[in-house]
Amino acid sequence: MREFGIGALSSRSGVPVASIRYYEEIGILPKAARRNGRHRTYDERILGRLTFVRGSRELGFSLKQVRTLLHLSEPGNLTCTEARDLSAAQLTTVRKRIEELRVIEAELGKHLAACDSLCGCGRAPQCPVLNVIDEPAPAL
Amino acid sequence: MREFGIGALSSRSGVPVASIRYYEEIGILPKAARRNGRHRTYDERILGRLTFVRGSRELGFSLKQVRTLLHLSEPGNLTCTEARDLSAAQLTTVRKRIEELRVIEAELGKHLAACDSLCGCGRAPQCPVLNVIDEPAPAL
DNA sequence: ATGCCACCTCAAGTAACTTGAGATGCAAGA
DNA sequence: TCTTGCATCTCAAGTTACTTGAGGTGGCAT
Repeated sequence: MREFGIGALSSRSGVPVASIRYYEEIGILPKAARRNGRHRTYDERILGRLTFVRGSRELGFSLKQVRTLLHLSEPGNLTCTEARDLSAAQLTTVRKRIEELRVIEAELGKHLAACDSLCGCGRAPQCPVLNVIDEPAPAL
Repeated sequence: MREFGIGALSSRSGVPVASIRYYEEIGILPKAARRNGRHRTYDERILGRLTFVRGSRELGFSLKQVRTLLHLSEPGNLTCTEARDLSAAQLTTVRKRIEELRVIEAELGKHLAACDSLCGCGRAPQCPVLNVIDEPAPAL
């Protein structure tokens, strides 16, 4: 199997070198073999695991959740139900966050529109952006 | 003016006690006066500032940005344009984040649907949730 | 031989708080 | 009066997920 260094792994996976080392340190990735006792060496197999980690992170899973997912995906711990539940929970979280951001978006848009039409001023006391933020925040 | 303690300020503002102390420590809030040289004492005026901070944080501004906003809102530094620009930038950020989350939402939903219809298995190799995550992540 | 880049380790910094330990003030009930 | 208990205090460390920096080595190309 062809081997390669951490730089190649980084560019092939899109994960920064420092993050790869960090993942190894906290046990998300196994301890890498060393060439000459110093440089980390990898083969193709690591790529799958690292890509899985990256994909999960981009889906919004925490590293703790990723750990669970990795565990579940190992042969022997094959309870897909748990993975499904994790994903369902994640979907709920994501949807809630989207709703929150929509509220924020609307608020900001409103303030900006008000600012552009009423203000154009250079004076804070009349500036809707500053004043409206200063209201009791809506319950999220 | 009626005075009250940090607990009352916390419940009236919805900001945890520890966070209020933290804000004071990093200069977002001024050093509070002390009753008996120990207990922090506040009056109504602090409520506005703290509510402003909370509102800004809920709009997604970082504490660094909040600092700027607070500075801009003080009499004398009245350049509403800068506040407007900050808000516009923030709106852009928020919209981008919503888009990212929509992609994630769609992905997760797809995986779950596939899992429910095809899987119901108890086997990881066939589980779409685990397998599909393992694809190269889409560019966000 | 000499650059130079990729790689190494270890420590500290980042954001925005939260948590915990151990001490003290103050007010109400027995 | 004593005691119990809560609110408060300070200071330190923990959290998440990395990033940044300093100072040093390996190996290849010129």
